Amino acid sequence: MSFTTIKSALTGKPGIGSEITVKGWVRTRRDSKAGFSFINVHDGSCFDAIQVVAPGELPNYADEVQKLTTGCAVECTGTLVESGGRGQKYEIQGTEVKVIGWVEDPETYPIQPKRHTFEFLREVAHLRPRTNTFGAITRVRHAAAQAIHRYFSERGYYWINTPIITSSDAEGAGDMFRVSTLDLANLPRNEKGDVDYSRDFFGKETFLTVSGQLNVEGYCLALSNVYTFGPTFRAENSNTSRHLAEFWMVEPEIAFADLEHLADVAEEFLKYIFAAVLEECPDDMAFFEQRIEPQAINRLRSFIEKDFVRLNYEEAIEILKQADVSFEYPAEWGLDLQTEHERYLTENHFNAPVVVMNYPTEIKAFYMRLSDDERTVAALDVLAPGIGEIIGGSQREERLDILERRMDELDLDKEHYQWYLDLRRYGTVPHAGFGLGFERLVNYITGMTNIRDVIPYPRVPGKADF
RNA sequence: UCCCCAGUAGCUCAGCUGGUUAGAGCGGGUGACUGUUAAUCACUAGGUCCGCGGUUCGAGUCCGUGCUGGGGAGCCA
Repeated sequence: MSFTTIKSALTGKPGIGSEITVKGWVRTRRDSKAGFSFINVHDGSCFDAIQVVAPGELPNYADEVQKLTTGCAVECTGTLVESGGRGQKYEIQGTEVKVIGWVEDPETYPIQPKRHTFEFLREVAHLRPRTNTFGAITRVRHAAAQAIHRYFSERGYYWINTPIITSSDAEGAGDMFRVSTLDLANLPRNEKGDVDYSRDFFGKETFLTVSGQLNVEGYCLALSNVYTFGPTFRAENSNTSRHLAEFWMVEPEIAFADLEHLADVAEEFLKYIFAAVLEECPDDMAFFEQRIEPQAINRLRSFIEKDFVRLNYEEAIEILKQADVSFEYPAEWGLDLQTEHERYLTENHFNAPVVVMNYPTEIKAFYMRLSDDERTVAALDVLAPGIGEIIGGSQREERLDILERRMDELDLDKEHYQWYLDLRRYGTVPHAGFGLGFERLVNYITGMTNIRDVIPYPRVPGKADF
């Protein structure tokens, strides 16, 4: 029953001359009437497929081996030998090729040994992991996720599993998906004619979370260094290559930290992840460099080597005003930076990752810490060449009176946030945190251009297939 | 949500200013040949030209509309 992964076989670990069995899926078959066939088998354990040489003497050679097509599942037993061909060090001299699962109709099997468009592969999202590209994305995504957990764990952060169903209403992070068990065709109403959510499953209105931040702050003000890493939902009608309705977000929250410290963590954190992926996925990254984005490896290396540029929003606006290019939208103090502005800063002006800090109070969320002159809040965005905003974060407002005042100004229902305000009533401390869109990170690492291709089953407006 | 582009074979595409029977490569089938690397060569099957309506003697081609996909913008991670 035991068998060898292709990764292990291709490193030669079992030893030349040893008898091994591999199991996987056929990528290509090339054969010779004169005597044998070459079967390339992959199992996802590594980028490369292994070549199995199937001799014509096999009892099922004519009946089965020669009928193998791309996608068939096979179990191949044989001797691990040095390869006689170019392109690989080892191969299997087969003694048995067992077909585990046929491809029902080879003509319409969608995954062919050729280049497909990513648009087409999205329509067969359940089969696309069998391609080189999506296998590589999957391994890199895994390596990046593991590196994130490792980074935090090594530094004493605890992973907090904040709730996915939440009752707190929108805090500015975006539109929410409603969670309800009410019968949509027969909604209960109160005297005023409004929907009576007291009869709903939770006895109140509930939604899918847009961020674990508020919840994780509670754990931050107890365990000091914490983070969330989980699915997040936005019901916004965003139709771009950078947005998903369901995506994964990493949100560290650090007690006794200010904005400068947060920027330090963001920089060290990103560099750590990139270094880990380069180290652990060299074959996959070589593939991205060769077929997807020629700079895939170089830009990660230079990202790791360079210091991030840090500047205040105010300085950023000055740079943009003096820029020798015409922007579609004006760069003016008090207005948010547009995509074109972010690109100019990070790709043209600095050609490096840029941390923009201290944004105008009016354009940022209520929980961000107000500066002494009250014109700005302690917020930061990390902008990266090629993707724009990858991290958004802030030092949180830890002073109860100011936080309440800000909520009043923004007309937020303080009743909903009593528990959040408690955190400022009982042992409040300065603290700060950021959010990182995990898919945006994977997009950047791999050089993929559409975020729908770096999450297994993308959810976007009008689409929730599979 | 707004602006732009596209939809032709299982897949990737060509098809000019409207004109007879819509083509190629890959993939499939058959055969040849070969330690081959997305092998090669020959033959072969395979099409509601996205749907609907219109203009025209004639529409894959032009117009309208719907649907689907993509790119960009806004919102943001």
